[in-house]
Order: sequence, then structure tokens, then C-alpha cells
Amino acid sequence: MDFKVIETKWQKFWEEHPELYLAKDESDKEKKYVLVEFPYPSGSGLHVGHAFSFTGGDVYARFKRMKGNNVMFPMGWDAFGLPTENYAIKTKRKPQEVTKENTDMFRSQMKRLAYSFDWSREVNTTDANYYKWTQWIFIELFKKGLAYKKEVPINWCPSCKTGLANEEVVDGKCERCGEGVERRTISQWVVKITEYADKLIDGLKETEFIEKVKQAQVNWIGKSEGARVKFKIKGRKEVLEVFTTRPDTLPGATFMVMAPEHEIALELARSKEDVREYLKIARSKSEMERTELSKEKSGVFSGLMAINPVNDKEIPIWISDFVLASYGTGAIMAVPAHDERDHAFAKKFGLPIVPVINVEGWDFEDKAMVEVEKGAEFMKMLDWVEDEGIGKRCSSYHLRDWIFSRQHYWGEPIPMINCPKCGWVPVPKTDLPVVLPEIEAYEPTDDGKSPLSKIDSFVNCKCPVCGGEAKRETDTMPNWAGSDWYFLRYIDPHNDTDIASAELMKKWMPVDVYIGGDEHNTLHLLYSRFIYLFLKDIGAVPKEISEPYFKRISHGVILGTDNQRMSKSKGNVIVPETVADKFGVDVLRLYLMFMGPFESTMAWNENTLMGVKRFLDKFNRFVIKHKKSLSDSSNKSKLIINKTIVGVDKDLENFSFNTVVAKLMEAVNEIDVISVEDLKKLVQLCAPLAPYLTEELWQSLGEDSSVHISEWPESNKEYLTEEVIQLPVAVNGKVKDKIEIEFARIAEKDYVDLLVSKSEKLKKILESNKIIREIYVPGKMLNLVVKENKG
RNA sequence: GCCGCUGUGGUGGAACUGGUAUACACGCAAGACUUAAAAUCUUGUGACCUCAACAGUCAUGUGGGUUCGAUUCCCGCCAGCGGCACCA
Repeated sequence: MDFKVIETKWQKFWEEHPELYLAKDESDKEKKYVLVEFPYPSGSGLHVGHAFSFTGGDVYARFKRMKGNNVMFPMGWDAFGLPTENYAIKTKRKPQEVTKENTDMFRSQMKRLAYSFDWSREVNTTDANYYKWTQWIFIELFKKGLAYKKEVPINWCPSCKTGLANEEVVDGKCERCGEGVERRTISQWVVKITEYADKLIDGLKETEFIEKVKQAQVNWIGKSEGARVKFKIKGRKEVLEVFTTRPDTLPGATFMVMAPEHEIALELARSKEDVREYLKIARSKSEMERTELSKEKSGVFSGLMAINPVNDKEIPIWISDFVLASYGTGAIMAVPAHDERDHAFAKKFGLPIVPVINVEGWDFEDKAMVEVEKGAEFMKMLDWVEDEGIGKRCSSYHLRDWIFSRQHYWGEPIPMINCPKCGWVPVPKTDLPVVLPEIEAYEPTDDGKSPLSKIDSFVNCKCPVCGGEAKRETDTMPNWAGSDWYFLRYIDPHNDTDIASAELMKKWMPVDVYIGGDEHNTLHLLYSRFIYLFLKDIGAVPKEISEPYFKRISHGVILGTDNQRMSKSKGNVIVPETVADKFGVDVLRLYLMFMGPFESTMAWNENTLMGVKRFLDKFNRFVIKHKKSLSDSSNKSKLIINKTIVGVDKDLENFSFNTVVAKLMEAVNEIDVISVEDLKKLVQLCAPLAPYLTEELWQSLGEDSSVHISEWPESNKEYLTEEVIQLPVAVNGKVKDKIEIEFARIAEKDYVDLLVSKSEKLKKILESNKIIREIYVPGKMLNLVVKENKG
């Protein structure tokens, strides 16, 4: 049978019957919200990674639909972003046009691969009707004081000409283009995600993310508990405050260190030559150099002395770039006896090392004793610090506030207006969206301003508060902004008055299963959980649904045949369309699911793919051969079919697709005589994986509606037990023989013993051995513990 | 350094709640059909010992432990992968 003919035929049929895959708002059936990460529609089309992820989601969605669930399986486009902008610049075209072309291409490729998306709910982050709500969310953040403008040293990518969030800098390089990142100070919008740090940790309890994902989130937030402690500075009014997780080591604090960006350090630089010189050197180092040169410490004495509140000793305050300005208070108390970094610093600059706890055989001049347990002294010192009023308990986080401004064209305009009289004023809801104007030149500029800043008609506006002349913000939002909340918009994609109706959100939320890549397990998941928790706090989403995603499945990665990550430069890229052209969509889908466990990394292998093709051909021949069958299934076949139903059902539920395929192969290998009725069941079991072939076969078996909305077969317990089973008999734990026994009599131990006594093999063993113990697990196995007969 | 994960034939990988390890597939070998090839079908295929069969021995990274019985549970080690990392 020619797969091309079948594909064309059924694709047309499905196109004419979109109702097959619609999620129904008014249905009483149990809902199932299956979400796959929406793609960035790049110019190169769907790649294997997409196909793998979407096929997994599609198989699950189809399975659930046949099981009688009201399934929501939507798709959309995360279409803002640099590649489109760069491509538009290069080809002198409009990003809007390019995006349209790319999404059209993606959509048609997806339809060909038979993904059962509900296309009536399609969203696109670059639609003004969509980003209106992205902008609205930003305004709400601003109103709650969670978005603020700040002069911040940012990571500037000289190649992309934009600021980057800390999260987008990998090893000191731009995550996107790999260019070394520079430090610049620019006025930026910043979102206080840190305010939600604890909620983001606690909320994980409400989810069923796998441990890996939960840990990644917890580590990223990086909570540590301790105290802030104030140190007096000799001869000055201000104090130097530090954060420490170990107040019990206060007596061992023999010096202090400030980050070069610390206010006091900056002030001293004005009057002290050596401080000024050091700050200059520190600033010239990139973030990467600072962390790379971790072994060798550098620093300068500030000239100031602090007072250790525990013993009133004067201790020197140093300035060093090993202390981070962005963590804690930007200054530390150094306890060289109990911290490796402080120890290294003390050794280098000849500062005293005073142990707090004495450990036998420890040479504190040689190394720091770090692993000291928090004991009673810890609590005592914490209380003391609070009683004396020199500090208080608090937590500190690795998580930083989220830099939200980008200096690019192709993103959501930040809907803020700067009025000389009123300051920053949000655009009123009624004026949303702030539409991205279609302009001629998209080139980013070196001065750190978005191309929008050159469009006077966009920039100049009236202040919504006082009506005076004002100017619009010209920065745009980061890529994450549109993808933070898209799962809400699918629920009610055409709503003009709200993000989505509360009633519908109550019906559909939370997302039951969210399928995506490992690369989004930290940032995207954290950002979108944050936005959801925020929307919940302001009452924009139902408060009874505590977390947006219930379960997260992170699919694996498909490597090239050379076991390397696919990349154009390596020439090992597999294009799903090409595979589909050659072998058909069903083969591609089935192969992707059969390669290995859904969550693991696997290499592409054409041999295995041929095996899958062979199976589908065989399956097709098998159905055709038996479809005129007039006889009932044999007992053996009945058993196989019912076992297969149970197994496939369970494995699909657990996303164990590779074993589903194996079970179907087994069934086809083993079945001898089969009735048409049972044959249909087999076709149904295969339907989620191979939608085209099964639709064709389903029809050829006399059905006239789609197999994909047929009712999932149920197993019949009556046929699930074998009449005769092979009972393994082990001697001292090793299987020596198998005895045939009627299933109905497995509980009769006497009968089992009788059978054992008839086995030649066992007889032989028992001649020279004596049974000292028997363990019988009815139906499972019999274990004889024996001892050699002596004499 | 910290956190998480993985380790099973020549290969991808199965194995429920501690109960027949190696399902399914690939590859390989032999055979059938064919002028031939492809396709298809049949048989065999963990290692060692044996002409072969029977029997036996050893095998789930490694060393121990618990157990009648361990790929599965516990402890130690080794190797690899992923995330975080001068976070006080």
C-alpha cells in the first residue's frame, strides 16, 4: 500500500473534520490538558527535536481522547526573537512577513505529521491581540511595585547589541551567539522575581515534577538561611552590614571584605589612590575573568577598621572582587579559619587566622575547617545577635531580580510612558495594546537604545495622567515574556476583556502534563510559574489552582548517527520531512517512539528505523490477511489481545512509548487465528502511534467514522488468565525446571508437590539432597532450599 | 566542590510491589523462494566448556551486606552524563 496515497487521503479528511480534535468547553467529560512547548518558528522548519516532542504529546493526547477524556491539545507560536529580526535585517524584509511565512510552514508540516492539535485555539505571541495581555501583565507588575526602573550594570552582548539577563549568560558568553559579554550600566526595567522566591520553592510541593526538575529550580533559587549583622566602622557613622550563614563563627572574623562596587568602596576611591587603582582593574575584568581567576585572590586594604561586635577587636576592611556586589549586602565578614576563600585571602595578605572550634590534628594555618556542624552555638549566637540589636535572622537567595528590558525591535513594547511631571506612568488598559510600529530600519544601535527610539511618532505621546508631553519607553520585553502565560491564552484565545475567562480557567487549569526540553526546566518553568503565582495573587487566575503545571515530562534529545548533537556544521542533521518523504509519516512517528525511553538521549539509527518500517508493513499485511476472517479468535489470541490492551494502556499512561511498540510487535508475532472484532481492537491500540495507516485499516474493516474518536478497547478479565502456566521451580534460588500446572490449581500446594515429584530433573537433584525449606509463591515460583545428603 | 541522574548481550533497550535476567528491535550466521538481487519467510544467536546434545559454570560497572531468592533494597568504591558554582 502506498503511504503517500493514504496520507493525502486522510489528511484531507481530517482537514474537513476539524471537530475530531476540538477541546470542548461545554463537555462534561473529564478534562485533560496536554501541553507541548510551543516552538519558535525559525526559517529552517520543524527539526527532529520538535517532531520527537510533539509526537510524544500527540500519542498521549490521542490516547486520552480515545479513552473518553475531553482533551485540550493546543499549539501556537513563540514568534518574537532575534533570529527573525536578524533575518529580516539581512534580507531587508519585515519581521511580520517573515513570521507569517514561517508559521505557515510550521503549521503545514505539523498537519502532515498528523498532530491532533486543536487549531481553533492557535496563538501567536506577536499578534497585537495576544501581546496586549503580555503588556497588561507587565503593567500589573508595575502597579504592585514588582517592576521598577533601575540603573543596573548589565550584561551587554556587543554582537546582539542588547542587554541580557544573568540567565542568558553562559560561561561569560552570550547564550545565543557565543560572543563574550561586557559589563555596561544602563537604565533597565527590572522585575522583582526575588519577592516570590519562597513561594516558588513551596509551590513545588503541589506539583509532580520529577526530582531533577524540582532540584534544578531549588538550586537556581539557592536559598540560604542566616543573619544580617552590622559591624561598626571606626571613625565613621555608617555601619558595614554583612550576610552570614554562620553567625556562630563571628569570634573568628578577623577581617572584612567589600565588593569593588560597594558604596563605601566607591566613596573611598575618590580620595584614596590605591583604592581607585584597584577598582579600575576590577572593573576592567569581565565577569568571566573574575570567576575564572578564582584561585588567585586580589584585593586592597581600604584603610578602614571595623569592630567585631563579639570581642570589640579592631579588624581591617579590605576590598576584593571575590566578593559579589549582587549577593547579600555586597560585603562579608571573613572567617579564614572556617572558609576556604577567606583562608586563601588571609594567607595571601598575611591576615590573622583565628579558629572558633578546635579540632584535633588540624593545622589552621594550612587549611580551613569548613565542615563544622551547626550546633547549639549557632542558635545561641543568632539569639545573641538579635538581642544585642546588631543583626537579625534572614534568608538570602542566589536568584536575582529579572532584567526585563531588551534593546531590540522584534519584541513586545514595554507599555510605559515617561512624563517629566509624573514620572513613569503605565499605559491605561483601554489604550492597550501598544502596537509595535512597522518601521524601515531594525538595526540595533551601539548606544544601547532600541530602534524604536528613532521613531518620533512612536516615542512622543501624551501623559495619561496629566496630559502633558511625554515619551514612551522604547525598550522591548525579553523572549520569555510571551511564553510565560501562553497556556492560559489557549483556554480562551479570543477573549477581549480578560486574559481568559475565570470560568474557563477553572475548567481547564492546571495543565495536566507539560512536555518540553531540559533546557527549559529552570528558566522558562521558573519564570512562568512566577507569573502565574503573581496573577493568582492579584486575582487574575483562579486562586484554587495553586500551580500552573501539574506534571512535567522532559523529553530526551536525539543525536545524529555519529552520536553527536545535530548541527549544520557537523552535517549530521536529520530532517523529519525528508524521512517522511522516504518512509512515510507513520514510520517516522513510530520510529521516534520506539528509539528508546521518551526521556533519554538517543542517537538516530537507520537500521532500527527499517525495523519499524518492516513492522508497519507486516501489520498492514496482517490486518488484510485476517480481515475476512469468519472465525472467533483462538484462546491464545484472546489472551494475547487482552494482555496487550492492559499493557499498552498502562505504558501509554506512563509515557513508556518504546514498550508500547514492542508489545504491539509481540502481539502481531504471536497471534494465530483472530476475529474481525479483535482485529479492530488491535488497530485501535496502534492508532495513536500510526494515525494514517490505522485510519485506513479501520475504514477497510467496515467502520465509517474516524478511528481516532473511537472508544478505546477494554480488556476482558475472563481471557486474561492462562489456563496452564509454567511454574518455575528453583533449587537454592536457581531455576532448575519448569512444571506445567493448571492455573485453577495453583493454590493447591499438595498438587504442586505431586508435580514436582514427577519431574525427572528435580527427582535427580532431590536424590542426593534433602529439602530443608520450601518457599512457595502461588503462581509465581517454588523455591526449594536443599542440603546435600551425607551418607 | 555541591545537587541530580545513569551503568544490563556485538548495538538500541525490556523486566510488575524483591520472584523464570536479556522481552522487542537491530546486527550477524545458516536455510527457503529467485537466473540473480531486493523484498519476504524459517531457524539460530549472552559468555565459557563440548563435534553436538544433555548437563554444568559464570554473567545486570565493582566490592560487600540483608534475603529462601537481588538488575530491583542497604553500605562502600569506580566510570560516565546533566545542572549549579568565589552565593559568604
